[in-house]
Amino acid sequence: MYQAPRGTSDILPPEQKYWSYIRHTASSICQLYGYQRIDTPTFEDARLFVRSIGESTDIVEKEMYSFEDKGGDPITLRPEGTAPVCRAYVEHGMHNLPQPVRLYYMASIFRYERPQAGRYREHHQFGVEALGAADPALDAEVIDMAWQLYVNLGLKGIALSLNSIGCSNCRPRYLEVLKSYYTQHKESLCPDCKRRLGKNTLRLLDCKTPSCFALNEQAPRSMDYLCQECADHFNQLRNYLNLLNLPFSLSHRLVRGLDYYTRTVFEIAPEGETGAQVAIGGGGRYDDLIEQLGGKPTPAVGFATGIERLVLNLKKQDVVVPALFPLTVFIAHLGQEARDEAMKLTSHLRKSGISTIASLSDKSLKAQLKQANVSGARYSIIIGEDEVKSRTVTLRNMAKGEQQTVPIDKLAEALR
RNA sequence: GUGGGCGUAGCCGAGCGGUUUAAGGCGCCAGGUUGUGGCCCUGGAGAACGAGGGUUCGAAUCCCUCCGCUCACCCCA
Repeated sequence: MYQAPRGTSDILPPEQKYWSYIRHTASSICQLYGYQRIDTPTFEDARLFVRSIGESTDIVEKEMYSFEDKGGDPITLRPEGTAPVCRAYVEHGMHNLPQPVRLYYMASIFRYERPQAGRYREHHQFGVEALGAADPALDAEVIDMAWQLYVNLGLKGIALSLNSIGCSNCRPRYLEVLKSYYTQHKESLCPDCKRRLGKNTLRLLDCKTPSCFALNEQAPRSMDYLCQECADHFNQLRNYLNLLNLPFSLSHRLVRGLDYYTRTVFEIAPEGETGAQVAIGGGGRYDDLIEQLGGKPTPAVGFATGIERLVLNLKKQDVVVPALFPLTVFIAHLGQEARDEAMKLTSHLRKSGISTIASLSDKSLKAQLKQANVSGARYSIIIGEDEVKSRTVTLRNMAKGEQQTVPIDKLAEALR
């Protein structure tokens, strides 16, 4: 028997109301903030991701779904959403549009890793990117959107962590300081961190191994090594967040897993949750990425949130989400003539915008009404010989258990 | 890649070497008389117990291998 591949899952009808709720909430926020939807391909030239995400990140080192297509081109299933949007920005000359360009996407994301709670090989992200402005007000806007999304979804007790990791001017110096700090304490580092020390020093900061953890608390902080511009930017951002009443806590160990981030980085997670995969969303500024991808120097900022994790949290918090597509009418019929009538009536009601299903069987009325009950339809319509003769139907309100005879041409009216 | 837990009908789940030709619940189907649902009652269909091998007179129950699921680590959404 076939099964969905490891780390993937079917989103079955009973789940769909959560997905629909999230999609609607997200897109209405995007509308409010003036963001427009963009869809990019599910797969891209593999090199796009290697260049943007960084060679020595986990994603590129071991998590990409990569293959050669039949033409021999290197292809990768999208492991994150930002790089493709930047590629599209450059490819379509969006620097000619009024800046910043505000975009959002909802897309499948693929990473080859061992699945566990809240982590999958194919998952879905909703993300926004604001490209073409360095103003910290834009960082605040993006963070505000993220926050507002969670608030509007009805999630409680979420916390925002914030950091600035500097820019291409000030970061090199910070990295040197950081590297020499860890080198001094090399003996107490975990094996992973020893290995990473030369390649991706920033990432040592969020190692959770107990021995490293203590060391990380004492480590030099990027916030203390920002150049004047970055420091000003960060200060302004914090002012804006205060203006918007967005509570945040500074986290000097927050660095994010992708190489392209500059300045602002942030993460949002339910308060008090521990463990590694609790973050429901995160993002930051990536001022050098578009230039790296062959565009003009273009500062930008964005964030993404994992839809599966949102669903998980909505359920955990017992958030009530609206039901999907309630059925209005179920038609039961008795006898061939009635069945023909039901067929026509079903079509008529559907054309009038009334959701309708008719029984497919010639079973007893009892059995058909049972189906009607399970279908969740608000009304049942019963057509038998009497009704056919008199050009009427029996209209039954399922919740009240009351019914009346309605002329067939008055039916659409009676249902309003 | 590493470590732990688990694998019995569509779903949940009892059984843990011998009246098991495998409970029970949900769901599904049919009936409880004539054209009426949701509650109740009755009946029915549906599993050779993840796969393969072994131990034994006898295995869903013990052992081995594999596969799968799951949780955790690494890391991320």
